[in-house]
Amino acid sequence: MDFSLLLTNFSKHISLTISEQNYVVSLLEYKKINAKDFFLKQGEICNHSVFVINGCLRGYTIDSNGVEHVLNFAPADWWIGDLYSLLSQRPGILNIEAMMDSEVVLLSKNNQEKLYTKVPKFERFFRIITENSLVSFQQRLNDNLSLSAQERYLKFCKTYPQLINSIPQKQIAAYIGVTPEFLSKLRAKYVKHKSIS
Amino acid sequence: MDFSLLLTNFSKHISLTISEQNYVVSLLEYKKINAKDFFLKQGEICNHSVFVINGCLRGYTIDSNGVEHVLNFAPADWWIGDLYSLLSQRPGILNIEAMMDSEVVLLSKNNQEKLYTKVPKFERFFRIITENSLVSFQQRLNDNLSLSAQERYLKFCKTYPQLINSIPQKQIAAYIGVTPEFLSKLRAKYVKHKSIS
DNA sequence: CGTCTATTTGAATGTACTCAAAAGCGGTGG
DNA sequence: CCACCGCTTTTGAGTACATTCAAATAGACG
Repeated sequence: MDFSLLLTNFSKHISLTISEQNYVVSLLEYKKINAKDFFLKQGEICNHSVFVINGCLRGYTIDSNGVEHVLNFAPADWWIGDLYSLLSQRPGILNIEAMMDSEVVLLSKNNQEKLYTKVPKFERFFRIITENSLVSFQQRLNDNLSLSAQERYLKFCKTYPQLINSIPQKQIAAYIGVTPEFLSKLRAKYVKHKSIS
Repeated sequence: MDFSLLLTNFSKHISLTISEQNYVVSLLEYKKINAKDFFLKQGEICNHSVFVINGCLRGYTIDSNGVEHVLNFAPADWWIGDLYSLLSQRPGILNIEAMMDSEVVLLSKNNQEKLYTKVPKFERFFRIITENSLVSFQQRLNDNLSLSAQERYLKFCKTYPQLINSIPQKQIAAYIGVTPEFLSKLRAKYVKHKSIS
């Protein structure tokens, strides 16, 4: 139950007094999620923002053909949640699953709103991280519109070097938007040119 | 120079006193942009958030093959800007162009920060619209990962019925992520099955 | 060790792209 | 007002990128 990573995360964008820190901590829940367990399944209403202390979660959808598409990975020090469902309080389409044993901090929607009222600085904090998240989604969409599968894979490797060797390749495929078979072929081709360490 | 549409836009998420309204109006600039004129070109640093009063702008990138990709359309009552560049104050990759004669309101980065300081409610306002924007980008990315071109086109028609007959088809193609030729063929096929009014 | 899942490989297929040419459409100037 | 010009849209043929399906191999975990 160590909230220091989260407090440090807050401090990147806002500064909190000790009593504000204590207050926000009082609104949090700590949770362990075992590998392959779900934090949220499609069709459920998302009631919490999740901050990852360690481990890694993934948010993904399943399309009408049963194919999975990864919307985001959340390694340590990242936030995740089904924002659509959290905001609208309607059933979402996102599945959120632990990819390995993970520890997370939960902030319920109610407590988040209390926080906004009592410590308005948090409006600023969540504005900023939402803005940053929006920028990355815009860039990722642009990549999907303008880059080939090969290029998207290479960009993924650059952007998430820590994930490449710690998550199954099929998840990377589901993130960059190709079939696992095709990603395998891409890598095979690439190895022929530049050998991979 | 009628800011009422914008004030109404604010009032969807926060309520402002008359003096707060006057204050925010004092920070705004009014501008006309003629069809095909640019508000921003790639490589420039974005210094303003833009609110569209009437007309329609589009934000697009140009990839290494010279192909355009539309990131967003901004009809009346929408915000647009190069958020990456605005936040980082670095040269952006977005071109923002008026698709028809348009009237817009500009809020400079500096004034936006003044606004946050003097009227903290605006932290809330921009948090909320950024959250909503993030939700749509997530959905759109998911659509690009999970739907066929045909399905993306039909979804576009449902989502932006007002745009279909008022913007060139090639812009829709650049938004859903296909070539104009292919979109034309999709429509031709579709017409054979269900006649379009 | 055995089972289950992930990855690789190959052949056939399909979706979407490229290039080229023709037709349509809208605006502008003579 | 009409003719022309430029741009958009359509159409077709050939091609390329990525998928599907199937089978073999490799790896991970109990």
